[in-house]
Amino acid sequence: MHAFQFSSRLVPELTEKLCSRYRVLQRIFLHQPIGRRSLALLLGISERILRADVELLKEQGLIDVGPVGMHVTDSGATLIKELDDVIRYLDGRHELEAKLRDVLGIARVVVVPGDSHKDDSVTRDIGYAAGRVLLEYLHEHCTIAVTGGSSLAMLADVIPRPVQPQSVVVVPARGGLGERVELLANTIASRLAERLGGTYRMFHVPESLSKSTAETLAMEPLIQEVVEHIRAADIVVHGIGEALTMARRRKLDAMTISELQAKGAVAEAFGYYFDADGHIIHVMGTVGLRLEDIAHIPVVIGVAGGAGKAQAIRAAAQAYRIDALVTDEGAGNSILQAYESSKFHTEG
Amino acid sequence: MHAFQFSSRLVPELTEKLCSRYRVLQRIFLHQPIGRRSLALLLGISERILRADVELLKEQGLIDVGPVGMHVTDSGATLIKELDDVIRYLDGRHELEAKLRDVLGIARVVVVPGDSHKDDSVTRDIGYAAGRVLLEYLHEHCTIAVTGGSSLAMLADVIPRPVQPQSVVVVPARGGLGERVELLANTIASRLAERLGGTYRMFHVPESLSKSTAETLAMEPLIQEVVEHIRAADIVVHGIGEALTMARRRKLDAMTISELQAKGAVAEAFGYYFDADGHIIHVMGTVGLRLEDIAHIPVVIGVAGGAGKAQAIRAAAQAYRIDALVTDEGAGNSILQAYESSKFHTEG
DNA sequence: TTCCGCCGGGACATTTATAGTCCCAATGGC
DNA sequence: GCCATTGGGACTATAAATGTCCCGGCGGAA
Repeated sequence: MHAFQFSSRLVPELTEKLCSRYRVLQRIFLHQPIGRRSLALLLGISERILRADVELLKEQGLIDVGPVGMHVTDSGATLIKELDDVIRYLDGRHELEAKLRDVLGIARVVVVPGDSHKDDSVTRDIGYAAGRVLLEYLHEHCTIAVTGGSSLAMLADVIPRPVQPQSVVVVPARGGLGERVELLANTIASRLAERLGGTYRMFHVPESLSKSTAETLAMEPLIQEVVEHIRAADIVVHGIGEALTMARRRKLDAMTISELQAKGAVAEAFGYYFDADGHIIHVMGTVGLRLEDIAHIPVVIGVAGGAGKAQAIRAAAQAYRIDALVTDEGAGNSILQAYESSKFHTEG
Repeated sequence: MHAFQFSSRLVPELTEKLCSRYRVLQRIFLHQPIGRRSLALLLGISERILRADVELLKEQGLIDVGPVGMHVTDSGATLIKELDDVIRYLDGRHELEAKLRDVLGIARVVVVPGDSHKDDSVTRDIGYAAGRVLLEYLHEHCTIAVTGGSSLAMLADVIPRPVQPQSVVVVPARGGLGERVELLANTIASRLAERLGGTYRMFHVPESLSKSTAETLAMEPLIQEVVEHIRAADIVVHGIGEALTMARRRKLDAMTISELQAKGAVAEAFGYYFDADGHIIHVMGTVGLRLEDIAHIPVVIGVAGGAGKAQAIRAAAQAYRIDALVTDEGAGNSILQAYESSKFHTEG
């Protein structure tokens, strides 16, 4: 790997060009089939400059171009996989990941390039990367619990289809949390199960429940059976959200929102709201996975990107155990920045 | 390493630049201190284009430029070593080496870029590479036998000086063989010993001897002692020459030369002349290392470059065991070409 | 000491590569 | 059958790379 360090002293522009071409290829892969102009827009580069790259990629047999757009060839896909680690080193993401592991106390951190806060198409990369991470942890007859949210929805859309169907069960981690249908845990569970070739369990529970109703419901045998299945999940994949954004999206009443604000809520995950130190501020009233169940689930994967989610990710990392975090440069850099300045204030 | 294979598909033009810049740095290293214009002439590229490279190398702190010329810095030397293998892959020499190992039945083949037949300065690279190979096999109190010839002379001139003197003994493999003094085995042995910080034994024997005189001489205790030392050498480094060129250079009489021609002599090594199949055609009448001694010497290193020596190298490889061969692309490609066409004729 | 050759570096015209901007025929989804 | 989007071609403006000189200086040989 460090041979690249030396090479880039002889050809300094190598690193840049290699990374940018890789990025082009990677984006084609994630959005195929896609046209030249749309892609240029996506990458934020001029059409002409992209064209030069595209012509080269075509020449090298890494992509095919047709009337419907471009798509990567098998050898292109191989190249993407093989160079993944190299690019990670070259653009400094490897270093960023190491620092994040340290700061957040998360054993595994995967950072994808870009900032989904500024560039929507980055969420696709996050979803794909998270999908690959999930696939690594998969095993026979395992249960995967998923939450809702746009990150998880994207994951279910773009996760690479395994060569042969997996004997997995996908369950929603909690009941419906008042979002758009395509972002609901139930929807995502079914889509993910379809992509993996496994089965899924639905979990139809009304959104906002009073405490007593929730308890009554939880006693129902059918519900109870699913809930127990959920709590015994082998892997849980969840999104991490900004507290207030999520509160508004779920149309919480004004009083609750102002209470959250007052108590300094910054993060949301599994329907729990946390302050900056990871303390629970509020819990949504729906049944399913509880925070204390996390401790017994072998693999907890968190997915969240965008500079705006930096604080939320830090809070979540303090609130409960996360085994693997998939995020983007925007969030990663922002987290480190916040950490550095907080360290400065603490020390000073 | 194979990550470079993939990278070079994404940035082919930079791979080329990497190789050419490496070559520039390498040549500065081998000829330092050297000026811009001389170097351009040496590399066969225009002065201006070299200048761009030189400016970059200077910027990167890989070379220093002074009024006497350019020389590589320590970090430049490190880079040369670290990237040696990478460049070997990228410019296809690694593949060439593998094929040559196969075709010649030589366990280790080192190929340097260029063709010393067309470009004299390549002999310097060969010498340096051979020097590095020799250094690898060196051990305490070992005896190195060397032959004469321009390749060996260059080796003795440019072999990297070990950080601390080596307790080696350098001996000439055979007596004087009628060449210019700087190409004589004796001269080379002393120079090599000086570079390595070891000692050397001289071997003063007249050039052309009748059989009886040689036998008488061989009985002399002083001579005999050196000869035994030679025959017990741990490493022998030798040049391989074209038969007729060597014969003429040594001013053999016309009759012998035409006899060599008639019998199809193509190669010369250790004073032996071989035909294309490796059969001995003629032996120079001087004492020292005999071909049958080779079998008992642990390490036999052959050095020869230039397309013109292809046939000679093939013949030598068949005639006796060679453990390591140091050559250049010119010879290497030429050998493979000849092999392919001979295979074609045999099969067809 | 003097002279000659090679040294690096500056300057500038020319060529070549690169990037921006349109346009067009063709194809596929609706 | 229409419309949007596709890839590819063409042309120009601009930037970069390159060829070709020149100059003052330092070092080694005479």
